[in-house]
Amino acid sequence: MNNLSAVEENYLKYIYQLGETQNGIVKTNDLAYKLEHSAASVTDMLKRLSDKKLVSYKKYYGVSLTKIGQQIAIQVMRKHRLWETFLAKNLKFTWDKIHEIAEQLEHIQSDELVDKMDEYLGYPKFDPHGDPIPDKHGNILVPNVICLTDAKLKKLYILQNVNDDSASFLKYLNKIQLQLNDKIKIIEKEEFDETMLIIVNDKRQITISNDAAQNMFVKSV
Amino acid sequence: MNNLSAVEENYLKYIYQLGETQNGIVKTNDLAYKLEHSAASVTDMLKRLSDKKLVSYKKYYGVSLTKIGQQIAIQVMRKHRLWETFLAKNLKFTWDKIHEIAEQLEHIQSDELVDKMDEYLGYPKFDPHGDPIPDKHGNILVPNVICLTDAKLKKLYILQNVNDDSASFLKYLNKIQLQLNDKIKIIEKEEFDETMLIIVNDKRQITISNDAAQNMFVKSV
DNA sequence: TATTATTTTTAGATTAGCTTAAAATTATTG
DNA sequence: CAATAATTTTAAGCTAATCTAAAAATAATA
Ligand SMILES: [Mn+2]
Ligand SMILES: [Mn+2]
Ligand SMILES: [Mn+2]
Ligand SMILES: [Mn+2]
Repeated sequence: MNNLSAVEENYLKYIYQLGETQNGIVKTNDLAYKLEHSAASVTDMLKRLSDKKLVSYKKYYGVSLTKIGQQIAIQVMRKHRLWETFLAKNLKFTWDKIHEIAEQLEHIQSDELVDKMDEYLGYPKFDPHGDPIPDKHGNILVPNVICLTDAKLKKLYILQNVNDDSASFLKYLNKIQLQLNDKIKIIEKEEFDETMLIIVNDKRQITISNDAAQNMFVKSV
Repeated sequence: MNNLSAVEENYLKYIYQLGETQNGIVKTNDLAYKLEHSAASVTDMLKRLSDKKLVSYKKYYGVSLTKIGQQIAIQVMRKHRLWETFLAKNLKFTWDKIHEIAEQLEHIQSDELVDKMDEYLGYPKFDPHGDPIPDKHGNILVPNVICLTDAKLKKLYILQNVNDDSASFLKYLNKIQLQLNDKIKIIEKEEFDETMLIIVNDKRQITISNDAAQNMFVKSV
């Protein structure tokens, strides 16, 4: 039981996620952009989260999660990803619809509910977008993936993980019939704009923009 | 999509439920008691709901739902009862735990989610407490029940419906092993305090207080 | 029916979470 | 390294949803 508001939980979650690419330190403006709030609102909330010992905040420098703040962030992600799994697997939602609903469901407060959902779903390790689902104790199985933009030419990869928070990107993947676990080999890369020609499952050839590739993560076979 | 806050949705739901026993008109104090808010807060909110044309509110007289307010109230109850069904049937929660969690889940905004849950659960007609689940169009199968306090002596009844919002009452029913669809026959009623001696499923005899009987609803066989 | 009791509304305040505009700090660059 | 640009914070203000205390309206009763 953490008893935080949905707004506070979202702050912790996004500080966690933005911090992953950095060294854990997140800038005010990056949070403001992610949350679609003004920078002033963010500063305001960071002070309150700091008072609650959920973040360490240093003026003009940045913010990072405390131990307890991090634990809460991970539990929110756990709920988000378990709900996404339920929506996709059990209710047959397409993967472009589930994120938005999970944004609401992740704030339902009941530890018992989370654990029962986990059990009901068979303790899934990854959500429908390939994101790892933290376990009850907050352990996360970090998948060994690289961004498709960093993948080598003529090498075989498997699509492991896609960025889940843009429905339009996921709809685009539906349209070009690209799914998780598809085999991908880059056969050519345009020097000018990084557009790449790839072969999917040793069969189809498709062209992928750099923008698209940036949202795709693969592992070598 | 109604886009009301959880607070507004709760007001509509409780106006609906309190109005059922009246002629649809609900008094400020009754709402305040149900919501555990001050009467002043209720008056304030009623004015705002009135501005939004969700209720008709007459000062010092009472409040009732407009057509649109009623439709929203019914959809909130639909969601509440579908979620309770999921929690009990699929996740194996006991019936005393589900109401509190459903109080949160009923405010998740997604028409598609509600319909998919309904289908997933097999279009249930009643929730785990015997309350009717409104269909997609807001139709409610009103069950023909009477309160156990109004039941006749020596007549056979079936327990159809219990009041769901008191966990302690439901835990008490667990303890005395009384469930929905149990057969009940009142064999004696104490004149002093209305305590009744009943036979359950033609086997066990138990004593039920008037307070308990007021939360139980039965139909004749 | 006049007085008293109860219910309901109004008035004024508070808190969380947001905004814009202005001020302060830090980063960039000629 | 000083001027300028970008980022961040502060200041002031707004709305939704709550509160308490006081005033007003309605209901009960002697
Ligand atoms: Mn998601
Ligand atoms: Mn996901
Ligand atoms: Mn309930
Ligand atoms: Mn119920």
